[in-house]
Amino acid sequence: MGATQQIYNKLYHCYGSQGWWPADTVFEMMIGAILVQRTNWSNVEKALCQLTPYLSPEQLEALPMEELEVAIRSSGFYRQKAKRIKAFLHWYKKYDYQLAHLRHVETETLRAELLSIHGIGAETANVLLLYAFQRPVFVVDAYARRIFARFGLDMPEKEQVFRLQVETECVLDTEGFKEFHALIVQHAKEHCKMKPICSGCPLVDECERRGV
DNA sequence: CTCCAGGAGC
DNA sequence: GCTCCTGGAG
Repeated sequence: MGATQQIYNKLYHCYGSQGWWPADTVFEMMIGAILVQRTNWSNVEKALCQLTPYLSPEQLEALPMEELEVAIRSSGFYRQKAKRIKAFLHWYKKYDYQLAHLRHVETETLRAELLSIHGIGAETANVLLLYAFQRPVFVVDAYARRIFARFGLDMPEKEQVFRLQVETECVLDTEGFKEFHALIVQHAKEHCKMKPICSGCPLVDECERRGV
């Protein structure tokens, strides 16, 4: 078994099923994916709460930029994020804001389209592919890099190389990759912080920083 | 009060 | 490698 599959198994065994992403609708999930860029989830929750009356593509499209900025202020970088949300909506409108209209699009094609949207980078594209468009992709984020590096894996700097490595090695379907990302977030928050809390960590045996 | 965690674009 | 920002921790 590959090392990345081992990490998944151990995290799953320790923390159990996570049931991500936390959102009532797919559209709310999409907006959350942009808001959470370089931000903690509690700040995103406050922003989503302010956006509650506008959580449909049509209403967000109609919402003036200034009002959108005020509403999402708590998520940080609110000026860029307001533009990014509008840019995403502009793209999504080509598909009549219909998830079903994207179902037949190849994953790689869809990824390229998402990456062409101003403000959607590799990580946000993967999060959207996984949780909104139900594609089996591994989300490369700061947490995954940290956890995998401490596990002793040599980490490709390039996102695509890292992602393909995990996707090839792990036998997971879409639901499995959703769990994997959620488990990585959970583990990073509970144990594998910048300053790690190694007591009770499910990965201590393999970790390079064991006992720190 | 200062500091820190957290993606993307230029 | 710098800029964009907040809320919570220290």
